Amino acid sequence: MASMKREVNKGAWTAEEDRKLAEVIAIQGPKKWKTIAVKAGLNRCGKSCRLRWMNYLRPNIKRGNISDQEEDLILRLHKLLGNRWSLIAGRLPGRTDNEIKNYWNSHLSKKMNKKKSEKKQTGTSSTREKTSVEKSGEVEEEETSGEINKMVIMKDENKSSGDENEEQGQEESSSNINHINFNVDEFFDFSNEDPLNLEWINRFLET
DNA sequence: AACGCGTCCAACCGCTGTCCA
DNA sequence: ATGGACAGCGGTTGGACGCGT
Repeated sequence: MASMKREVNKGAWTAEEDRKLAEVIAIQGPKKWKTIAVKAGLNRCGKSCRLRWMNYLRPNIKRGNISDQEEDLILRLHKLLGNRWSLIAGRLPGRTDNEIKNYWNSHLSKKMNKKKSEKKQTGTSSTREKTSVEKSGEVEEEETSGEINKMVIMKDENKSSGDENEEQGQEESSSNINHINFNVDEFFDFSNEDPLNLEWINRFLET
């Protein structure tokens, strides 16, 4: 006998589904994904709708052609943050966490492995000037990245306390991390800079 | 032309954190 | 205090596609 529960649609999205989803989100905004799925008449779960919107339909999304500058930035941020794709994506306007994750897995991780094996073959590192990519990728600095991960988690916690409390949260986070030379607020404050300008990240990598 | 293989990327899955009744 | 619903994240998968033989 047929189940009373309708089978949920999975797999690739059609243009018609995209249109319906965008229509509903235009009316009620990107929240309450379960409701959106129902209102749009899509036989999909809210989770799937959210993903489609975040990774494909959202306005101002850049697709493909990751520039050298962006690649360099991804490498540096990955060194700082590890696999925190959403945080890395937050520093790359128009890029999604999924895209960056895919790019890392298909391009950059291989690059890294290649470099590591090259390094093993050539033995100890030379004193020559390194490219930015080499600087960012060649060494795993466990202790440092561990500290930074902690800091990022702290920042996440503050963020969740709501925008209206942001100033208070910033004060709190700053006082929490006085013991290390890493200003989380500076790190996440994009207001006065071009995110693709690498100056800001140099400050953190060089401290 | 046909086949096999590797690559890429969209989408799913499972888990964790947060919110709210 | 607690449990269910929901949001968000990172890991993984599978299908489409391109390329070499």
